[in-house]
Amino acid sequence: MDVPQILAALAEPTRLGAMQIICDGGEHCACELMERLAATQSRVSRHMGVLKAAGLVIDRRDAQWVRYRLHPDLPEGVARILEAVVAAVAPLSSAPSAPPPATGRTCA
Amino acid sequence: MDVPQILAALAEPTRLGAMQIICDGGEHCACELMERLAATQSRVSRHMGVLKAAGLVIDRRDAQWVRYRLHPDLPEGVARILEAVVAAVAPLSSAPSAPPPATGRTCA
DNA sequence: ATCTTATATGCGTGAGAACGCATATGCGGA
DNA sequence: TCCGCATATGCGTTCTCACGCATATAAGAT
Repeated sequence: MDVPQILAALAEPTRLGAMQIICDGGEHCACELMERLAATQSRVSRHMGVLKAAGLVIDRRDAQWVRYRLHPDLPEGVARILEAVVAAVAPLSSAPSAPPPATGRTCA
Repeated sequence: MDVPQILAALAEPTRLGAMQIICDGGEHCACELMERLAATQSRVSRHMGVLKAAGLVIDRRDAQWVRYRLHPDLPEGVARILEAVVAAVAPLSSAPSAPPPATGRTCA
């Protein structure tokens, strides 16, 4: 459990946004994250790689796409950090910029 | 309350160490931090500047030295993050490398 | 087999972080 | 006033990070 690494992973705005999305407990494919974070494919892919390296998320290949979700067994301490961080940010972005309006996309 | 800035401030090992020390609630002068963190004067000064800029600590000039302490009124969310982070790190460094053996220094 | 969609990655670039060294500033004491 | 200790800061250097672009890989559909 490398705390500095975890904090560094969470310190980047796009990654923090990704964690907010992912902390709903569900699975989210990269394309969904691209839309909701307004980030390019390359950016999302690399950022998710950092979060994965930090042990915060895991990914699962599902056909042509990759679904990310919270790491199933986060160490106690990490889970607490994550909760605190997401809680601290959430109130600010209470109105999601892109609330899946018609997410009847391909990967949903 | 800039969460990414706060996380970035905490993500650096030396600064994280400083916050662990400072989270005891007391005041700590730069020279004490230098010893306990095994860091040069320049390094400590700058790192504390970053923590101050992030709103985590405040400083107070006391004669020739400067005493740092936790920011007296941290926003709820920030306080929670800090608690979680310090708690997550503490168990690892339960045995402080330099437990003020004979801290009968000049600034104590 | 080929094409298309989704995702990962090599490469080069620009920006920012951290550091050491030297120097400036603040403050008490002689 | 001059000196010494504690702390801050300018400067140049090195290292890392985030990014875009182009390309590689994976998997389904035709």
